[in-house]
Amino acid sequence: MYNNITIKTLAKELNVSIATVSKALKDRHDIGVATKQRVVELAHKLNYIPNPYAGGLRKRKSKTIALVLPEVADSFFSLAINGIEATAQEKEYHVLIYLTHESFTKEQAILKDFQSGRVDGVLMSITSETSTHNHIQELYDSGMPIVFFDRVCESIDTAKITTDDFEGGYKATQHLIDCGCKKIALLSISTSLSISNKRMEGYKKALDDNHIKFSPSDIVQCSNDAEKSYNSIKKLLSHRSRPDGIIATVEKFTTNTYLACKELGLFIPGDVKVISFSNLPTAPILNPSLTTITQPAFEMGKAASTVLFKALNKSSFNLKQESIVIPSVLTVRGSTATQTK
Amino acid sequence: MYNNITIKTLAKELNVSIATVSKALKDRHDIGVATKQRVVELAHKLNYIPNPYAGGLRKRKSKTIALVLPEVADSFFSLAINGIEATAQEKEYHVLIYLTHESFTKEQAILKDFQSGRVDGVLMSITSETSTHNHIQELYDSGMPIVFFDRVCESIDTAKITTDDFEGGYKATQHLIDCGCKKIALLSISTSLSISNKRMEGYKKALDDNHIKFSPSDIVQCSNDAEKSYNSIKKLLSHRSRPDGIIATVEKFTTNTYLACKELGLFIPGDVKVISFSNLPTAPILNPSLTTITQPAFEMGKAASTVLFKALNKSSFNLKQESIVIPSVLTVRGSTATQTK
DNA sequence: CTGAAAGCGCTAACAA
DNA sequence: TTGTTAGCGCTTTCAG
Repeated sequence: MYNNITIKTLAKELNVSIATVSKALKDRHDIGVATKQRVVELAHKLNYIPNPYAGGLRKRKSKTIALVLPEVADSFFSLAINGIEATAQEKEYHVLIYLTHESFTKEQAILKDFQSGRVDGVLMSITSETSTHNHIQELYDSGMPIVFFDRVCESIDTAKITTDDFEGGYKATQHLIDCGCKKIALLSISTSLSISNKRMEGYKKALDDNHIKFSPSDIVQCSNDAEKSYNSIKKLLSHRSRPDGIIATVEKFTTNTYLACKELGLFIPGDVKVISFSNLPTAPILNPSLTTITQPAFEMGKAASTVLFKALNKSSFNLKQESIVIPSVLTVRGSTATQTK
Repeated sequence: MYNNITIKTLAKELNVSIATVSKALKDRHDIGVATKQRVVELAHKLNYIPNPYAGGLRKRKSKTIALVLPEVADSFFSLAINGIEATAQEKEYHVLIYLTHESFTKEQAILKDFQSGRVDGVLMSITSETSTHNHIQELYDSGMPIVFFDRVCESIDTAKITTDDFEGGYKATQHLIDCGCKKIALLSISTSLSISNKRMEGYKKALDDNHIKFSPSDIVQCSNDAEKSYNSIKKLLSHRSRPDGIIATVEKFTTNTYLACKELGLFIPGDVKVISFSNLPTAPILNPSLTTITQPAFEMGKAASTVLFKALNKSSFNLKQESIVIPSVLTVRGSTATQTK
């Protein structure tokens, strides 16, 4: 469907040139007040809505940004979208959404398309598979403003909005240790994601600070596939020297961890304590309620988009120095209680 | 950012006309094989990506659709987005996402913009505030294909993808009755949403079929605001003649229901049984695990977008007869168990 | 098989 | 103050 009433219609109707109409609509000072009035009135009466693409073509901008996410069925991303959409609406930008479903090739294809002028900027969280960044660098080099949030790409010198992942990993680990855990496993989603690695570094540091020996086998790489990750977790917990503490670095591992424990007859927090990086609204009503490290998702989305829009409005704005690190917060609940209730 | 290498660049470089380049790129049969080869090769080498808006302007279509949702922090919508995005990617369409945050005026403003030619079609779930539909009708009348899903607008004669809401309401109620509930309250989100009303009708019918008198005070209208809805629920449960069964017609009321019970020292399912319309991945690990009516969210998103794309490809495709009703499924869990475990 | 030319709807110099 | 004109990048008759 395409709008049929254009600037031309108005011009004809009013016996003025299309240039006059265009300027009048933009309320430019070099147009007579009377004419302006007439134009605006007719435009309103005829319900004229300008075609954004025509103007965009001329002005060489689309007033739309791309939002590239691994998935949307994750509380963090859901909340982040809210923050992003809110500021976009405020700034009168439109947002195209793309899901990579953690597929690197999809991410490549999506980014490639952006060289077309479809969007003025991109907001993204990379795939857990993404380990090479040429496709992103290429886009960035072509002049596209890019802002990363949460799952950032370290090697690209642009704005990154993250949480204090190292500290988060540290805090989570220290908390488990404080609760008496001796053997803590970390469920990781990727070896290439900086977010994963930083959390792991925090974990290692906490272990070290507490004179607990780090064992590589305590890091378990879980798959994006729900069933596979369930099996990995179950295997981990079936082992004779199973961990007594688990850190899920990704929200989606939570349900599987709980289910695996149930299946194996392991009690949380009695047999194994669990802490999860998550924004689950149901955290307080889980069985047992879940201790979480939560990220200010909405604010992060808001911050990321705000930075991007700033860059879009000022020419030659330096994205490189706009990175922000926002603290995450530890909320202690039942899954790490020191006594079974 | 805007692409600098255009069809013109290629034409100049190869000493052919832009028309030739355009046709060659589209692999049209009236272009010499040799020329085609040359064009394609150079295009590839120079990494030429056509500007979608330029072509769109000419062809009068944007190859993009709008997705208008009340919110995204709801498992149903999250999953639906996946289904939609998947088919869009497959059909090479792009999707603009808009959130109304349950605001009617926002919905109006968003739809109005669509008259501009920005999108070729729209997929939407209406606001809980939406009770008048002129803004939608107007857009539809202007020729815009619209497909509703989940929260549909009954009065507009176009495709609607829904679940069997009446049956869902009936099933939920019957289940509670079967579990021994005598007084069942229904948490509703809106009086204008057909989805809400249908579920309520199913509820009433089940009550009636079981010779239980319906009492208007058992329908509690909850607010979109979390705190307000919490208070409504608490108030409901504090009453001397409180219900012994609760049906949450919207996922987001679940946490508040659980928390209110906890606060009041009421046990689920002992004191009050709870069933929720929801797609919560954490349903099985809640305390107690939650009995749900779940909708095939991904499939619904997929179905809705498939219908829309069909309409977009065939001219004069009759959307009116493409409505689909997909069954929801009842999954019984702990929150409606007949004996406290 | 190839190219010239018109045009999608709008903006922006530059004239008048 | 208003209009003319030349595009933005691409598609598409219609001639050659």
